Amino acid sequence: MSIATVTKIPRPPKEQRIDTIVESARKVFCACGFEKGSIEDIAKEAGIAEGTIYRYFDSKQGLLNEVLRRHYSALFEDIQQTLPSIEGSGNRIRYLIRRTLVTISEDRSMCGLRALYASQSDDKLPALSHDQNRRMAILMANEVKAGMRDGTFRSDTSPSLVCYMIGGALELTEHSFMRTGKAIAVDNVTESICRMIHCGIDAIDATTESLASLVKRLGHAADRLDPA
Amino acid sequence: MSIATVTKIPRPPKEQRIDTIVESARKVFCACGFEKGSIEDIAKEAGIAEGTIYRYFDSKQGLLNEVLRRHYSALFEDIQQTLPSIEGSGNRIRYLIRRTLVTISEDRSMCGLRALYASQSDDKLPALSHDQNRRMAILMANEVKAGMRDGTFRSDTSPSLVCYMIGGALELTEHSFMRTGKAIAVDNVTESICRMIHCGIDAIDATTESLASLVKRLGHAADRLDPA
DNA sequence: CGCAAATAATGAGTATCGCTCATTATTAAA
DNA sequence: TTTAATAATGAGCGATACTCATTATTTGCG
Repeated sequence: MSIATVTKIPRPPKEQRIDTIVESARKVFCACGFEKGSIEDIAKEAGIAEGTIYRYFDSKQGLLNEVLRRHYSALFEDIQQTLPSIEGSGNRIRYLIRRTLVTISEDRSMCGLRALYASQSDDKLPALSHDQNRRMAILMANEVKAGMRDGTFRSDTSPSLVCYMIGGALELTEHSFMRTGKAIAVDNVTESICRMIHCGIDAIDATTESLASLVKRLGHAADRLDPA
Repeated sequence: MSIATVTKIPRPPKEQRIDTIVESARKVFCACGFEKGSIEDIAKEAGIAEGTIYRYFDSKQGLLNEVLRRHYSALFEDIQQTLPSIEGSGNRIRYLIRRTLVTISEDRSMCGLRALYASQSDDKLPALSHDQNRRMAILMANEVKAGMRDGTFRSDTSPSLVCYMIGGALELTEHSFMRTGKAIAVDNVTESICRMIHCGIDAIDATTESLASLVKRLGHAADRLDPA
């Protein structure tokens, strides 16, 4: 080894390092899943040592958290900008559902990670993807509450119940997309969910069909009582 | 060691062995969770060697599966007996919801395991608790379909969507029960979920409130037209 | 009963993996 | 240039799911 060639390898700035790690983790987790994707794999993918990862992240779980946080940050930024401009809590809820479906359909490989460890009883574990789900649930619950206040929705509605029902529906779609790979009919699914929810919680009853028939009959009755 | 006392320890029958293992696994999983509860713990609890467990179960996951299967078998036997005697798909769905809530509220320690690994993307892993969830979802979907056929529910209803909405609601309740330990108001929750679902999918509109007020108004009108 | 073959149980051993930490390399400050 | 601070490294640790050669018990058969 010649003395002249003492190659000093320059270090990338901290931020870039983190980016590399997170991106490598995303690749590995998406390819192998959270359990099977090892830190060793991630380190190799990033071209660094395992120990370096632990300088920037507490744990494997924390790394997954960051992967998810970044993946959904676009979603939440978008929501934060768009939501206030939408009129009516019903429409805002529709937007939240639709926007979530769009994000789900954008990256199928991410689906397997999202709901992972959905209800881990151990308090030590961070909320993982639930951070994101919870955030979305809070946004939705706020809209339901707003709708209850302004009389759009029935006052005996349980906002959290509504949110979880919507969440369940979104998960079905995600699940089916993950397994089959068949594209999500975003508009159709959105409307299906909204119809289910709205007819249940709208204070002004939306069973237009039966109301319409009643009105028609009353009209006929009025005609007979007071012709022309 | 005296030659006379060569103690031959008799072996329990196969079935009893399995029972012991599964029961020990249940205890350990409930106490520590699936991840933290080790095979070593389970073996110690059962008073056997680790290797013996693997004679009867493929893996830790398989063991959890059996624990869950047994825990929910009572539920499904009960359902199989009771369901046919209930009239109307709406009432049968209500029963399924109520019965599930009862099972959830019966054993809080089990809740942490139920939804574990809810959507693991790796195909190698068995469906775990999803076996049970899926079974319940199929039962519910059948009732929704029956209701659609006999005209109780709207024909454009998506049975799977309804099932997942119900599932989402049940999970909320389970989650909250697991974390707070506050008893589940089974009847209240059942009615809340049913109201949400029914008003959404009932072909014959169930918004009795507005119908009642209409009837009242019609009564008043009739009084004016035809007094006493 | 007595013996052999089949079956069950054992627990030390293996492989894997998340994570640590003493050592080495690079950068910043004086 | 020297020194202190910071970053990176990778061998090693502890834990744990799972295996397998060995040992123990049961069963089938004369």
